[in-house]
Amino acid sequence: MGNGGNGRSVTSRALDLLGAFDVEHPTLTLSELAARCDMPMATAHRLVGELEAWRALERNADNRYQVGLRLWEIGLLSPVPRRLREIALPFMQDLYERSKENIHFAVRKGHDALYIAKLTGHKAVPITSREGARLPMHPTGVGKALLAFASEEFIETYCARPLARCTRHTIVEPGRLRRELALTRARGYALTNEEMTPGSCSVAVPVFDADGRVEAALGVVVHSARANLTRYVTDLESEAAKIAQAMNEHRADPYPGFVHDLPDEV
Amino acid sequence: MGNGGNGRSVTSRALDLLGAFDVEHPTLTLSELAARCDMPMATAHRLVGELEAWRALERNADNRYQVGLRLWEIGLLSPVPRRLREIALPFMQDLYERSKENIHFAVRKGHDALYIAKLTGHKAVPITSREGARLPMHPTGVGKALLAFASEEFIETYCARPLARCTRHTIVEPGRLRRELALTRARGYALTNEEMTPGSCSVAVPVFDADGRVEAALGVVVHSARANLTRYVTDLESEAAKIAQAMNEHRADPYPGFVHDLPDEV
DNA sequence: GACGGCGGTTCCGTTGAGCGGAACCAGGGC
DNA sequence: GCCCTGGTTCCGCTCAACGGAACCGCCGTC
Repeated sequence: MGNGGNGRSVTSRALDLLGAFDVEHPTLTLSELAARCDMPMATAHRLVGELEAWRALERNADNRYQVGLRLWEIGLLSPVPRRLREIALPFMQDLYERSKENIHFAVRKGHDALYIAKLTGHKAVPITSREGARLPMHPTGVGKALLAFASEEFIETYCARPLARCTRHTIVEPGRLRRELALTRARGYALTNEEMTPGSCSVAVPVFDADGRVEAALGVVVHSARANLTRYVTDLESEAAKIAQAMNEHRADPYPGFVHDLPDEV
Repeated sequence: MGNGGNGRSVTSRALDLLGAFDVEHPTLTLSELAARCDMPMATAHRLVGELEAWRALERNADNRYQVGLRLWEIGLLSPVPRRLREIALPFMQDLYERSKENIHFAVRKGHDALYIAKLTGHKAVPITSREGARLPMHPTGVGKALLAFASEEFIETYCARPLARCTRHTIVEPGRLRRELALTRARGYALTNEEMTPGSCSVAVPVFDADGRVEAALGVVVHSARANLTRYVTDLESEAAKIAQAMNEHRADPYPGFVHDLPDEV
């Protein structure tokens, strides 16, 4: 189609335009979009126009595009996170009430921890995590919990890949990480100390499914100064157990969707 | 293109497929999708295939399609709800802590109240509201607050349209609604009594912008039995004021996106 | 165990929607 | 005035999208 048409379909191009947005680039100009998706301006212009007309994208005052409200609404219909949140949030509230700190709930997706729910308040340390965000597993509490209880071979693959350094405390040596994970597994909960963000540290516990595999992780992030992390452990563990139980009950019922685990790449 | 091609573009068709999902239909089969979007099976099949490949949709165990995790992640990048949540949630937490009841934060979009954030816990009444959902304005607390302080002509248009009946307590008579709104405006907060769901009632207050126009509403929903609603009013008002202030401060700073108000149709 | 209906999948000839280079326009810095 | 950058419009060429039709596999029925 057209001359030099390179095989990509219209649909995939339109979707690529949506995919061009991410945490670092929540707004983009037309030319940035064209560049990021590697398509001519004229093409990007036409497609973006359609996306905007449908309100998948919206154009703000300074001519930058951003993800539209309509896409937000539709995204929230996704059954997997919706179900997980429905189940986990009330228990997270209980944890929040007692700790007044940041509470996280995450699952593993590919090599990242995907944050499904987060509670925070005025007294909690401000941190970078965000619902819908992906963070590397080795420097985060929930990430370590997910990683430590994952399969042997997954851990191996993970450690074999280059480990991003986030702060000077981040564990980037594969050997040290393996030992840290073994320790985590042995004691039953994960700890981090300024490995993701300077000034904050965390505890997290795994949430197991009926077959004893990690499904999710539940964690608390606090300011390094008030860091008696271990006092949260029993509370986390008991809430994690309740969440696990609630998840099993829900899995049993024949609610549409949410039956299976999705393939986890990307 | 093709024979009988009816003028819709590929992109708009693909988007329509996404738009086919809603609260009542979180999962759909291929033929349901084709029917809802009014396109031949063959076409729907091809497009849905592409959406699935890109993981905008996912297909679950019983061959039904549902909104994919990737779309959830992208939707969460939408600056408008993201900013609003960032600002409102900590104050909502404070309210939750003191009340242990359902806390809602909503804006007006078209003729609906769009729920931007919701906090709930084990002690709160289970209710239908959901983040990302739209509910009619006249039977909900936040909806009434948004409506009562809207412009004269908006109220008029709203009352002129047919008013959906949700329970036997829903106000469906235009005249009665107008009086109720006047009363709400006079006293400064909105009340509902089993107008949306039998067994629960609510209070809500408006959140004003710098120019004194309603931007949002903040409300509490409680079980009818423990219904001394007025005791929440001062607390709601003070938190609403803090949210309003925080929103003004944020509007001032030159953060990308979130500068303007979007057109509110649909 | 043949039959029929239904949801999903594949095939393939037709054709107009999508393509994108080129020309054009608007703003802003010099 | 001039240039440069980012956005918009034009338009003739072409092949990707289209969708009717045929096909497949499953299930319930006779």
